[in-house]
Amino acid sequence: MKSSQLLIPTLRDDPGEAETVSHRLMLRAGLIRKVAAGIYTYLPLGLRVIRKIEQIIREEMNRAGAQELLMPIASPAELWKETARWDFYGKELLRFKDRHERDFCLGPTHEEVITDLFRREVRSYRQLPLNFYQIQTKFRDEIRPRFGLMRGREFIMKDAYSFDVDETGAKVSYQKMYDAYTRIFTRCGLTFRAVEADTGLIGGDVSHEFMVLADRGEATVAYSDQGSYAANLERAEVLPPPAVDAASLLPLTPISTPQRRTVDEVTAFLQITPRQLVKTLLYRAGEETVAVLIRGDHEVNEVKLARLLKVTDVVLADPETVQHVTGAPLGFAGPVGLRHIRILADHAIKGMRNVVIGANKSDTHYQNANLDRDFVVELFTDLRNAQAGDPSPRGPGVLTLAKGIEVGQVFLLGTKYSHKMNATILDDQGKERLAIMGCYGIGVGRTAAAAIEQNHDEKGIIWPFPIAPFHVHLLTVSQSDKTTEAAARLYTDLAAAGIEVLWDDRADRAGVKFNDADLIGAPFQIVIGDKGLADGVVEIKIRRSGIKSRIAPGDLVTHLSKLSTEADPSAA
RNA sequence: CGGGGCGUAGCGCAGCCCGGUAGCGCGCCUGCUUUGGGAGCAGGAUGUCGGAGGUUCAAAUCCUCUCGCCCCGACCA
Repeated sequence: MKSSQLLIPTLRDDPGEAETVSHRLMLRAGLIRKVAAGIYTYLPLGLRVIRKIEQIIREEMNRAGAQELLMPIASPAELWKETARWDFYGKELLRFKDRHERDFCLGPTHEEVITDLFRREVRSYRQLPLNFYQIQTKFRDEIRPRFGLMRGREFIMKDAYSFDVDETGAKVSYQKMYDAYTRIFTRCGLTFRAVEADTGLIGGDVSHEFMVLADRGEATVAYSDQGSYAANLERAEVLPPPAVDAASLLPLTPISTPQRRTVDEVTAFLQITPRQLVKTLLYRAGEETVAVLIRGDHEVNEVKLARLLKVTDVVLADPETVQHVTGAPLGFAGPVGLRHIRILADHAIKGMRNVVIGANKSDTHYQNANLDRDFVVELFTDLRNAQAGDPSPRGPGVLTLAKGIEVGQVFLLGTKYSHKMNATILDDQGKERLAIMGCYGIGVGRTAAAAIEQNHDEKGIIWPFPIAPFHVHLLTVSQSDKTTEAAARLYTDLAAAGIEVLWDDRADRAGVKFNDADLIGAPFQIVIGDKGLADGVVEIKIRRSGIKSRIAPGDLVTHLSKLSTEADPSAA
């Protein structure tokens, strides 16, 4: 393509609306433009990247035996009421009524629609396994869209759904998708890690997230520095500490802590470390209020707590509830003498002796509180977030924490949806069985954003070859007929060799073209002008390394074909 | 939802405190010169100052309401 035929509105200045690298560069390089918060138009260059990623996804999904279809964006409330997600999904589900006042929503995901199709059309185990996928626009009315395509409200997603006759088959389907995802993100040129994940709103039993490691990521990953263990922080397990503090028990002593409510305030006031203090947090879980004991330097993992209590989410109790339950204002809750509610504790509490703890009395804490003697705990379990330095729960090593961008997630759903929607098939005994499902998503735009987060410099984007909008950026830096003719010949020859060329044929000065080319980030730049042609050469620059070399125009096609093959071996 | 910030030309911004002809840089258009790392000169076009209401002789500027956008947070006692 020629620049003169393509809308590529590059920006010299950083737009005020963007701070994140990928968001800024996508706007500056003319890939996207905002229409509303979290809603974007993909400009020609941006769309080419999206299509490249989609194509890689298609090839790998097809290779894994999945079949492509396309479901509607709008779906009727009835399907969502069957699974109760009409109520459950909350405000993220964008709802509307049609002209007959019937309820509809824009699909944030498609388990209901695909399960409905499956139960209508598939009867026999002989038809299984099946895996359907689509690449389609999704809508989720995010609480806070941000960072451009990283967290949009409208976004392109590849979603896939597998159906198997039994658990064994479902695990095979799951593993195929896991392997396909590994290939997809590798081909996209990303440095990523598959981590164990919580299953959240989608539900199910087993899940992995594919995380692109990047400081700008919204998720935290915990991984072993020596072993293979890696998990989302929400999920990362913490082993019970081995050692029990052997100190002898000292007498329980109330101590005045006026206006000292937080861990920081209390520990500073009493000249102790947070490790010697136990926080007592009151949570609302459905109708129940529970107390959770956690060491002062630890954080409660609310996902683990919610899972333990078998509720969808837990929320800290409001000050009125705290006052009512503990008889004291916020900041002084403790387990000693706490009645009528369950007291749960993190493993770490079990081995602690002579701790500082709230006294359920205004401006008062206890020193030297001890388990069993002064208070009882109903259950000890893993209730905290993993921290850097914790031992890996499986395999060798200790945990390291890193930020990551979740670009894909795979779930083994089991019968969660097939049960609610009665999606059954006949097995080889003629017996009806619920289909065992899996679901698998990839954020296409987010993958593009993540690629930029990992591949850029101060001048602009450095696209991994397989997802670059163009392979080669051809820059004419003279306006002479000689240069134009030579460029036209190269342009035709490269295109004939299957190399995608963007020819900057604008009449702008060389500097403008060089800067735009670096910003747009095609892997290779060819500079052609009167000076070089006089010596019988053109210049080739590798965007990533910045290395420039001179080459005869006649050798260029062969040379670039070789470079291209090296840059994308997996495409062969 | 809470907190903070911002809406002035296509983009980046100044002007607002202290009311009095709406500005700067880049970009855009025309012409000439230039042309290998964001050209020079000359001329030119472009604004419901986010919107509504109010105060005032007079509002981008002051007041009230409202819409949009960005960032942080969303309860860790």
